[in-house]
Amino acid sequence: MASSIDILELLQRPATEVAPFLLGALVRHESPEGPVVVRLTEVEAYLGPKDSQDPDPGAHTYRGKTERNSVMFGPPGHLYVYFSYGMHFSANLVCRPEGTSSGCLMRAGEIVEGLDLARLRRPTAKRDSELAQGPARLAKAMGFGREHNGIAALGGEVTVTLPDRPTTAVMAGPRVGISGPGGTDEYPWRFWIGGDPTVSKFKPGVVRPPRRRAPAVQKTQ
DNA sequence: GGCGGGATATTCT
DNA sequence: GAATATCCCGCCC
Repeated sequence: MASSIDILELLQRPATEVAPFLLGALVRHESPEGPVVVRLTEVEAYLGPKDSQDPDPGAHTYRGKTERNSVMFGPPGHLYVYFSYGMHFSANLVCRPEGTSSGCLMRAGEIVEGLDLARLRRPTAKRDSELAQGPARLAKAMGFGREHNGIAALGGEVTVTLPDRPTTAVMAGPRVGISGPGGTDEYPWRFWIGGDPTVSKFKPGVVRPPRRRAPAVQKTQ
């Protein structure tokens, strides 16, 4: 099943353009314990200093190359896995040619294969929709850790496959967990699939649609 | 279901 | 020393 869009060609472009096309994409990880596949429902774009005239203050690479973020400056189609808050891993797909530093953070998704293994890795999840509901949860359910930083993501242990058709119900809004200028809607670079139950519940700027008071009687199962 | 706080390593000031 | 591209748990509606 060849996708209508060539992924390597797509990944040459800035993360802000790539991100919407990653919605619905399948990320497969063949670990020694077994395979787990996630269908991405939420991603965030980050641009490096050279990827835009308007630098992205929210990006890890905003102040240039460091030991931690060096993979982001490498070739596209690789994983940038970083460790934060002293306990969590999160995974990005590197975009743009070598020397630049764009990337898409995989924020949430639906586990479509390897449910048992994902449940084992995420024992605190109460429901399957929570298995990869959030960047650190997704990384944990997929088994991504320090050892996956810099590995190829287009074949081998990890493979990303674009959906046959681009997702239509694309929503966009401010990014999450970023204080200061980078988090405002000047940078509406978080993309998600509208209405999907696996999209993360972000606190900041919680734009909950006004909950309509339901008639007390009806309960459609 | 919605808050507040704690945990904890790496990075940069 | 402070901040962090977060999650979990306990407590309170």
